[in-house]
Amino acid sequence: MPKQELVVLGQETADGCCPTLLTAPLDEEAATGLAKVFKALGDPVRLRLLSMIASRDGGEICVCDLTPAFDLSQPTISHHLKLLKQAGLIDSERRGTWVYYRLLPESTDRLAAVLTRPTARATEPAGTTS
Amino acid sequence: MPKQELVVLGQETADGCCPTLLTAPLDEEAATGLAKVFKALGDPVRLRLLSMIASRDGGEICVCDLTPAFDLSQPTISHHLKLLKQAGLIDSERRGTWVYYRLLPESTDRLAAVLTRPTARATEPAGTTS
DNA sequence: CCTCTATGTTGATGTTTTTCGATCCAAGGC
DNA sequence: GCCTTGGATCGAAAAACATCAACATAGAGG
Repeated sequence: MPKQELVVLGQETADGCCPTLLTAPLDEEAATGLAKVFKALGDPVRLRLLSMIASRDGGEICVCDLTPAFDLSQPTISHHLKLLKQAGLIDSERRGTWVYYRLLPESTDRLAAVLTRPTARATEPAGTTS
Repeated sequence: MPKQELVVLGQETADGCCPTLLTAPLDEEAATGLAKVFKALGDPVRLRLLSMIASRDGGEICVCDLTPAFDLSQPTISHHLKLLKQAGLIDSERRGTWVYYRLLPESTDRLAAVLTRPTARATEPAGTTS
């Protein structure tokens, strides 16, 4: 009974090459998966956490550097980090006493791609069963 | 007494030219604004609504085409559309009996930009005010 | 003016989310 | 072994959200 369910962003890249959200109606399953990631970003605290993690040059930041930056309790920060992790946006590693979080850039790349409107689209050869 | 508060995505482009989220820690205010938009996207129904709206060739879609695509009541769809609109992602226009919604592409563009990690960053000569 | 259809709004209700204090686990130092 | 410190987990309480039925509003057509 796995309590944490890692959301892999583009796990159905077999067929449709370009999960775009803006070019074709999303089916329910894809929408549910995407919504989980966006929901993880839909909180100011988590957004700031992600921002602090991502903007670190080494790509890593210690929780001990994150927690004091907020007016929130340590359990709350830990909870938000867990949600970001479950969304597949970050990962964590324990090194000795401390735990370090780092961005998973593929996740944000994928999100950016999903939100990007294709600038130009060549004429598609027919035959692809919609 | 404006009940609806339109969230303008990048209204503080005066200073920082590139609101990136991934390159510098977000301040609380920017995080709150961004979070509202992401939260609007953090629901499967709204994501599908946005997708249906955005993928329409004419850029517009009638509510009457949206509502029957879901197993939800009409007020619920209306509510979700309102949230998307308040987030600045879409806009609506009444033409006769029907109401048409359309994507505001600048909003998704901005979101994509915010999630995009700068691939390479040349040394910027000062003086270029966006 | 009245009626019908298409949407938005209101109020209520059950679910989810945010947050905390208390507690627990892991690693290091004594 | 014990104690301290960094983090995660566990309830529980308050706030926010999703959803619906009922009602309100806006045009169209008589």
